[in-house]
Amino acid sequence: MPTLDQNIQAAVVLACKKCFQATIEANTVQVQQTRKEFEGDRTVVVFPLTRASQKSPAATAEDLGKYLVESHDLISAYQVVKGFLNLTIVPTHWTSELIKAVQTEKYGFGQPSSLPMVMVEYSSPNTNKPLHLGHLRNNFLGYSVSRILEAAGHHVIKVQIINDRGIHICKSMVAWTKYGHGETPDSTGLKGDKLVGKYYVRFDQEYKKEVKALMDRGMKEDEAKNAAELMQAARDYLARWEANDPDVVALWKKMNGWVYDGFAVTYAEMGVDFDQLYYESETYLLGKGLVMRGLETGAFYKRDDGSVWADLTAEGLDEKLVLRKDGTSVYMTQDIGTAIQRYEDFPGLDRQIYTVGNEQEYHFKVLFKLLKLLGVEGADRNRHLSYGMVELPEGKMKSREGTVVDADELLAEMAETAKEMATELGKVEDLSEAEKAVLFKRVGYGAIKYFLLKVSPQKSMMFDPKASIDFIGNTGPFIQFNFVRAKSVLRKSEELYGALTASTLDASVWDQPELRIIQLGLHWPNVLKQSASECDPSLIANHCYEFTKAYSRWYQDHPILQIEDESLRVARTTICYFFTQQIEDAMGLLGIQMPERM
RNA sequence: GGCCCCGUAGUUCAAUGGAUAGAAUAGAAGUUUCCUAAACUUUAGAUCCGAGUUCGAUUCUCGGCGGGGCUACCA
Repeated sequence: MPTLDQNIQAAVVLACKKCFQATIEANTVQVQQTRKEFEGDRTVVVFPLTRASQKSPAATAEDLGKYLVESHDLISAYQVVKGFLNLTIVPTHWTSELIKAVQTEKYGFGQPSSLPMVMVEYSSPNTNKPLHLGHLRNNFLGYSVSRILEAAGHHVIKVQIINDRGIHICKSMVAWTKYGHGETPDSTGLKGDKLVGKYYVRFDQEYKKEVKALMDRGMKEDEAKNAAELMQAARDYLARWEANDPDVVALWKKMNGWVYDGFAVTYAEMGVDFDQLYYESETYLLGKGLVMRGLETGAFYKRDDGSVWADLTAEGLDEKLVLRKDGTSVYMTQDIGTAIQRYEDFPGLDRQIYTVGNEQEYHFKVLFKLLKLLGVEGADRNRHLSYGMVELPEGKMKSREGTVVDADELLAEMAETAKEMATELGKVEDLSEAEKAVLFKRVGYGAIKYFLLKVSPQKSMMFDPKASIDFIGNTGPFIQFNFVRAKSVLRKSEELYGALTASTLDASVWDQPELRIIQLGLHWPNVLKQSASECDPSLIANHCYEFTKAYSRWYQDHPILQIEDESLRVARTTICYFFTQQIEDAMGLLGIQMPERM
């Protein structure tokens, strides 16, 4: 079914024919929301049409406006301001659209699985330390994009690759063996990932001491770093792991197990989940065979020293190593293997979306080219969902300087702040402890999620732990608060007047703010579509805020329940319903849950 | 050096090539017999610089300046 804007476009095309005997393309007709300082609902930008009309912008707009009002029932009036033709749409149009919207479950969502299957990878942690603020942005972004794509109609598979092998976890293993005295999460009361992370840090500290001692004895830094016993031990563990040494593998399994238990808790708090897990330990050997096959087909070439390369200079990139001279894999080799594995695991998979920081943009550009060289169909439909770093006032987070913001701690602080705020305002005295706990998390987590998602992914962002997170202004809690008030109105409305049944509404009751709110809400399907095609949750966050802001302003001076005129009361209550329904759906796509009261 | 991203109110963020560049916060001044004041109203404040394309540029192109990233037979 054509949208209002498409109808207007078509009407303008026809009008150009009638008025100017000119044929124009529908997409040269720009239709946009009329700015609030002017009269009208939709605006046609006339400048591009003057070529067809051979008249001044004002005269062109005049002719078109006159014709449109006469020939279209939907358009009740027009106004020409400079080169802009502002059209007023009959209120009954908005009313009937509103009724349709509130009667639709998940208004604006696409038909489930009506669009191609996509895979979204996010999180991708190393198993040697706990999750931090950077992971929060990654997880919230990846999870939200998954939900958005699903809402748009894609079949979505959420995956993470767990970097469970390598020198990093071996470092933790060495330090735990040497200094751990058999500590476990149970014996220490520490979360598993925290315990393993503690020994990763310990490794680094002891290692530095060793290096310094060696350097004091006259060794050069590079040499010392290599010669240090701890590093040798870590390398030895890695070699033994690769050789499948039972003791090392057992320790590796035990410590990774602790980490997974810890991550599970954090993921549950964050409200994210996955459909399929990939472990690097199971995929790191994939890719070699593919590289060899690529060598046969001529996609890659071998150098004299035996290393294998891909020449991407024709694509404007460099030459890229895909297999070392000793025949071992590099990261890229694994990524090729994993990518192709996933196509095999999920027949019908149309594309993969990788939620990874922007420092790896080059890596993914290369990866997609390599897949293409290997003949993967649709390789260039894959996408690197790149996002900017989260920076602190003192600069980048550095684990060595202890400036890493821990994910668990930050979440806990958010809930705590929500608690303090609510207690201070005296909002929740009559709630049970269990209800309060749920509420504080919804509000606190809503604040941090909204904060991280309202910024376009590609931009790096500043996070000041002390000042950044507000609960007022353009924030998650502001939206939640207005949702809660609207819900409260709806509850009382039902008590007083029974269930809302608005199958017909009187279009004459709306005032300007009300028409504005309705139009904003009816814009939602477009927002969702655009957000999905751009993989950008911030568009949804901004829509939620704008919608809420308009609602909040309106709510301030528009009584609802005590209105005696039934048609007006029902009309206003319908707005409340429309608002809550859409906000709950939209915020849900950001991974934010709404409280019933706060 | 080469390549990529980003420069918008004091600060944190918006703006498919369109009208007088929007919000929030911090600042100043107000609003509670009324459905939750975590709200609302008023006020002040910005496109890094210079060319070009265009009827029109925060947006596109080029050249500067400033910030970040990538440019490993590391993971």
